[in-house]
Amino acid sequence: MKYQKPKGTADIIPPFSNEWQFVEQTARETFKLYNYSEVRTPIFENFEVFSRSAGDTSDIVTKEMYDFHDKGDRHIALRPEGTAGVVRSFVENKLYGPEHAKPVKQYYMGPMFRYERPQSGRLREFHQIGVEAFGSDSPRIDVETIAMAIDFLHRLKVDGTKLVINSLGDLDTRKNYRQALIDYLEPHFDELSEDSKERLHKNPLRVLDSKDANDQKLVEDAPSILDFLTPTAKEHFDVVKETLDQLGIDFVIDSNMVRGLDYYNHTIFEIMVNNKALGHGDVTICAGGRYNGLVEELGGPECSGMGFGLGVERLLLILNQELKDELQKNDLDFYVVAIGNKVKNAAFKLVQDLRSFNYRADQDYLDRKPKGQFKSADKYHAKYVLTLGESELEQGTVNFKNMETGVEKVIKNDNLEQEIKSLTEE
RNA sequence: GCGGUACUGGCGAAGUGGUUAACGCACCGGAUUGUGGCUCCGGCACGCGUGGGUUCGAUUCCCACGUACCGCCCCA
Repeated sequence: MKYQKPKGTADIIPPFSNEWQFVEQTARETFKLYNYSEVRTPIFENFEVFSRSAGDTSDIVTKEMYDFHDKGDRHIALRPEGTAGVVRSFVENKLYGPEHAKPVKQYYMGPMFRYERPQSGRLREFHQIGVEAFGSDSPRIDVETIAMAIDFLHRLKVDGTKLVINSLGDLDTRKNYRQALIDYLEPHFDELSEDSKERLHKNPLRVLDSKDANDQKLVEDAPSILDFLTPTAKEHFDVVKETLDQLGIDFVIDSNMVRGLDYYNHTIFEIMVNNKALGHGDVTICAGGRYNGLVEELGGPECSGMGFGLGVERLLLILNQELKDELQKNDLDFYVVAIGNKVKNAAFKLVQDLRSFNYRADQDYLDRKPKGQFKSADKYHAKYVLTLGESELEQGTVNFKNMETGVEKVIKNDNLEQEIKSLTEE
């Protein structure tokens, strides 16, 4: 094979592209109801936009960023996630200005890139749908965002979802908790996994997140961040919980749930789903939270944000199979069979007429015989076939055939649209 | 970045160090000169991921590379 797609990329071809369109369309429709508007930012940004937002520790920046130097020697990175670019755009376009209604609610969808070894459901180019709401500290914005994510998934008929929430509190909360956690873990230092040993002082909250079984046992008895929430942070989180209750949204609190990035605070959440397609147990398909420092980090004023992101590839893996089957259907309304060279022009015109009546119509372009043309009609799953031969041409008629029932009827050209309408509505 | 497995037609898949690379599905054509889904008949890989090497000769052995899948790292 001469040319292959680059490592870790995928072609989204029909009929699967229909599923993508459905997901994207549903996202647009849902978000619109919550007064969100679409923002489209560049697929690549200056490297620093991402390195600053991610905090340049860890492999994220050094190893997994898909970056390069362009011909002007600019250090460029393909966006690894959506938030940083949207925040950069928010700041650069001064959407924090007083003339813009707050909160500023934006959503995005599109390709993201990570330079990593592809494996199950993890590509170098993948797709995310995400939302951001800037400029409100209200806990109700947190709840609205969460509710919108759940609403979106319900509209996609994803069921069995489970909402998990936690609060990381404010700066003081985290400072106090961080110390308490270190104090708790240090006596157990030798028992920790190698990874966690390293994380302990760099980012102790990540230890809570460890996949190591032994770490998890230790962490079970660790102090809970929720006990360290400052009064303000506690009140924020209380309102979030109350409001979720009020909306009848079930949730569980996992005080050990954390985020990889430093800029998160207060409410964080994940929506998990138990689905065989993604392996055993609950798997996160949507995650988000509140971030305060980020707008400032990227050069803007103090301005809080709340958002979530969701991986489309993973979402499609758990999409209801019946729904997918339905979406993959690509049925044609009409296939026009032309018999004999003399009718080709008339047949061509007929196809065009059908389209003008808003039917999905096609015909043969390979000079196939009638039998072959009917086979094509089958292949396209055409619901109806119009046959046009020399005799029909002379009499000013066409032959209408319902491909499912096999019933045929001769209809007159001069009343074509009405005849077809009534026949297809039977 | 590290490790494991794989790579034969549009798809699934058999196979061998040596003249024509099974079989099934799909597709195309014919039987049926203007009608599909059934049946029968026929056609359909100048090549076995790419490039080297060993050999009189390699798709089959060896090496490198590529890609895919699985796992590790990481997961914004």
